[in-house]
Amino acid sequence: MATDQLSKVFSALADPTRRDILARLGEGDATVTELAQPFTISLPAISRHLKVLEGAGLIARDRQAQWRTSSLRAEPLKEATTWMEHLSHLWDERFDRLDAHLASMKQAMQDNQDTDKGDGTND
Amino acid sequence: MATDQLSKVFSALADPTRRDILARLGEGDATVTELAQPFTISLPAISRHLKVLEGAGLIARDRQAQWRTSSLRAEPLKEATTWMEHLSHLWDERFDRLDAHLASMKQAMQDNQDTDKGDGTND
DNA sequence: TCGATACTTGACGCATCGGTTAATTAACGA
DNA sequence: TCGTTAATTAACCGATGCGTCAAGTATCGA
Repeated sequence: MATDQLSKVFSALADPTRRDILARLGEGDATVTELAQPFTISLPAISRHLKVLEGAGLIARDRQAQWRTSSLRAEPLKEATTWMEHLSHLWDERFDRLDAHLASMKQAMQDNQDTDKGDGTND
Repeated sequence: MATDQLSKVFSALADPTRRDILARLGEGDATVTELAQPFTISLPAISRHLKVLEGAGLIARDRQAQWRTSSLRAEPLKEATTWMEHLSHLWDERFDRLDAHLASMKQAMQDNQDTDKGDGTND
């Protein structure tokens, strides 16, 4: 895995189990066993998923007695969203430019036709 | 890699080379060699990255003579953004609920104090 | 038809991922 | 202090990811 933050975030989101965990955390903090409950995979597997999410900054964790509760952190999510929206925006701009281009082409063709009409002599 | 579309998209975005390629495509369609130009890695490596991006639906490709041009496709990007915004929204809601909870707690404490004051006899 | 150009595919190596079970650590509570 | 509960770490395994170079495919143009 690439080591930069954005790569870590997208990489963390690439796994459906981890996305489910985040969705669950959206409804409130939870312990590891609580998070593991809906899944058929083992507790160590969940523990590792949480470690990945923590590494990406998507969750924060703290210890309360023998329980480790996880909570959602939204900042990296928003950074990633920003990156994607920037790209979408570039894409939209391309269409605007295309529209402008087509419009000017249409105009040029019209001007050309007008010239033909006005002149009459086409070498 | 998980096979669902969202996983493919996030997985594709998890690689910085692929993100750079997408950013480049945001400025206009390009051939494989054009896309490869800024990078030090081999052409086959770029070719495989493009295959991943295509698999995620993030680019479309077509053949013109011996050139294969890639162009950005924004839909999957927007789907992914939607997923992330939904999660961010859940997170924001939690804070609203927390605020409401704290407010009602504060109110309850005030009411309790008022009762104490009004009654005066505590057992 | 044949060489050049553009790109993909095959075959391989190595690192990482996602899962397992077993062992370990951490904190509570009788 | 010792058992119980909660969670992590260790050791392992098969699959996948990302890169390499070499070989193959597709299209153009002389």
